[in-house]
Amino acid sequence: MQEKPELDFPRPLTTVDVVIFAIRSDALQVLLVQRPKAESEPFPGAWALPGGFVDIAGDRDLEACAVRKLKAKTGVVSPYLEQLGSWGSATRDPRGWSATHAYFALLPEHAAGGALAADAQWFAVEGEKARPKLAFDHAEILQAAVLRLRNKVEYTSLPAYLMPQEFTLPELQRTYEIVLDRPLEKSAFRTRMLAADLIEPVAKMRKGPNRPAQLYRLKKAKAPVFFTRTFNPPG
Amino acid sequence: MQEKPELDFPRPLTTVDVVIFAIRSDALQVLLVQRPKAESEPFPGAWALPGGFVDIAGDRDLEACAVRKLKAKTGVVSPYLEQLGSWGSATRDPRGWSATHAYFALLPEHAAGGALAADAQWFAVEGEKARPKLAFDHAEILQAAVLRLRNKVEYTSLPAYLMPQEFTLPELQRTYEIVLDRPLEKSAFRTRMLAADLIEPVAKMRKGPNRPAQLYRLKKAKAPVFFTRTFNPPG
DNA sequence: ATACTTAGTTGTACAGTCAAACTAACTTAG
DNA sequence: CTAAGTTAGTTTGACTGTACAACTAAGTAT
Repeated sequence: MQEKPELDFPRPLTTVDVVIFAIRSDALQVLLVQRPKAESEPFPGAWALPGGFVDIAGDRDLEACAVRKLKAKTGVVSPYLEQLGSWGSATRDPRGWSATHAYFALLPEHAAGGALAADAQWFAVEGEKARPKLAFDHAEILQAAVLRLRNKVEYTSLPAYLMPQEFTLPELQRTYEIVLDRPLEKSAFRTRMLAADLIEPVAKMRKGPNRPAQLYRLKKAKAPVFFTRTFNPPG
Repeated sequence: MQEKPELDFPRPLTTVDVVIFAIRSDALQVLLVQRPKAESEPFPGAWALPGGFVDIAGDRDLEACAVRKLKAKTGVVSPYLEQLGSWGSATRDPRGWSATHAYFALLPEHAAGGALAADAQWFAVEGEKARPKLAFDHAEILQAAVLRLRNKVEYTSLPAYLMPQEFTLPELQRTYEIVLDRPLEKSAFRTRMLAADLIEPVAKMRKGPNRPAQLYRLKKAKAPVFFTRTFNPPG
């Protein structure tokens, strides 16, 4: 009865947005783009998540659309792209009923330093200062992405996707600590990370100012690993 | 440059589908609806997940739309409704580029026994026999929902939403076992479930054929609880 | 009464973490 | 050349929570 699939029913605006994270300057940062300043646009000049309308002629599916948006702003294809969820309502876009499919991506630092689009810029997530108000409901989406990232980091190997190809264990631990925003216990972290069978040592060592450290890399084709316990801080 | 928000761009078809789970006859079951048999419809007569087009005049947001679909088929409002994800591509619906926002709901057994819509029917998920082929990409969506449910059950209190208001600990354990499809260790289950501060005893006891058992209920306004370890089977 | 069933508890072995102290390898200052 | 500083990584012992099995408890059926 209520199931009248009328093809001519008005359809919601459909967009895809991507929350792109990277570790830069020892902080978790997110990529934002500035909206065009034309007054005909909603939220002119405001900062927003990278994204835009689905191109039903060019995009095979939602993920392809997300990859396209990501590539357009960063020039790279993320090693990690996950669907975050969707937000749709009558009021989130002044132009009418709209729904966005949100993704979140993790970039290693070196990839995040590449050629950005002109209207794109990195902002610290823990934006006490400076992180601007966001257009649409993008603040809510960003908050959901940070929550999801933090939650998953508690029991998965996600931060490994924020690392360069080769890294040391202390560097990996520092990445975990930045994402979680709290210190972790050294020896427990080591034991569990090695037991997780997620990374493997490479022949080389990293020479630094101090004692050299073993280099590791992600085992190839490894899905995120689940730990059986959460990480706890020392003290 | 690539950001031309043309309002007149063709828009994808937009639907909401709901995967509704319940425990019935000691098995995890899912509610399916039969599509109309008119040849003008896609997948005529096939079984599909309950759902349909977003009504941009009547639905405030996606979740309200999901609640509406759920209520239409079961007559109730689920105590647990969570967004599962979205699926969108050029090919999933023969009528054109379409995207669906999928939700999943958990119903307690007594609510699942109520007045179903005429075209709706329960099917066992572990459908060795009988569970029909599904229309669209609904088999994929259902599989994702089962995976998500099983994963979350490993470390959250989700199955509590499949229970009636009052239940005993062994009954709750049986629900976990049905969802996970494996036996759990009794005393570890008890210890952790009680330590989770999720349920509270009520004054009454359940009289059965054997020793009476303490009745519990969900603490009100409790979000799903995360455990610090996964459940392990005995043996 | 005795056996059977299911609810719930107790006790021991064990695995993994916490936390601090330790060793190791390098650099820099004197 | 030596001593102090820094960071990498290991060892150690106390402790905690779980796994597992054996136990007690309270009812029913024969």
